[in-house]
Amino acid sequence: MDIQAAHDILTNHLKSTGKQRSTPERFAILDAVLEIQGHFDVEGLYYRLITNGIKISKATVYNTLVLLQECGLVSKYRFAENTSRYEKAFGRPHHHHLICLECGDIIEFVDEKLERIQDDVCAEKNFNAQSSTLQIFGTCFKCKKKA
Amino acid sequence: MDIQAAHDILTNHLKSTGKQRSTPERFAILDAVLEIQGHFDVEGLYYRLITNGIKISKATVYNTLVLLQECGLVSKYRFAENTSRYEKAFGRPHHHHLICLECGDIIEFVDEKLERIQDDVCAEKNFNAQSSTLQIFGTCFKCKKKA
DNA sequence: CTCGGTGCAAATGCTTTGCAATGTC
DNA sequence: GACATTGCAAAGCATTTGCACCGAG
Repeated sequence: MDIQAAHDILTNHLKSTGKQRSTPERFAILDAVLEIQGHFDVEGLYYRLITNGIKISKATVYNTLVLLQECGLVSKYRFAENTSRYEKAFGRPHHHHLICLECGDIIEFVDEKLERIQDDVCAEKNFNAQSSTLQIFGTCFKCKKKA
Repeated sequence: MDIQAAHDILTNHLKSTGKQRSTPERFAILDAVLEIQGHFDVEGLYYRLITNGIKISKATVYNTLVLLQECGLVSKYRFAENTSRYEKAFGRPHHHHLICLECGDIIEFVDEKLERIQDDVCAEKNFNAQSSTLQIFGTCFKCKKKA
């Protein structure tokens, strides 16, 4: 995970729009996101920033996450709950999720055939794909054993 | 779409729990759901019921939708927005969605290979699948033409 | 100096909850 | 009659917005 490269992506994105400014808050949020392994929600990210001594408001976190999505540094997911979940997208292959309904665990997987099916479907329906997510809900092996 | 069969499924589910009662509201909601083609949200379903002269509260709609999910008559989706979307699941093959980010249109598709990939992944991860949804976000052909 | 960004608190919108009244079993 | 279910309004949450102040360019 190259922090500098991520910073550059954000900087370029800001410049490219011609109006957006490069603020310390935006880079503080990006740095925090890069540190996190796996998924996170706004609450967790906000807590992490605050406990790291960074003074920031939740509104800015929300705003900046939109920005990071725009430049492809972060992906947003909506699983079963009311909360949106995010993860860093930088330097990661496109992957999908098995979501355990008992313990909430999320297992990731990558499948090349799946990517091809998506391409085929989009071609057939003349659809321009931008992003995609396959979510399989059920019971993970840990919870199966417990039951 | 066999209304009687759907009623039976709900009746049996209610009985099977031993405590739940068979109320006119629950069947009114089920009937309304069966009438709807495609996806709907709570607001739309509620509006439909009210304009059909059925006196009901939103809380009951929410409660009943949980019930209908439990007996597999309804599927719940969470696409990009804050609102949950539903559709009747009774007598329909398992399918997935292309979601247009411009006009909000939802295109459905079925793919046999996709089902097999899911089975394979679950077997490999020792995961018990209960439901799944592949969502592809992008631009539909109508909006592509407009642009 | 200009105007975009931030922080705060209030507002919004979907969903859930508490509780008295209702109606099923 | 007992108690699950309903309706209503209030409460809860995640997220968004309005606006005065701040600070990057």
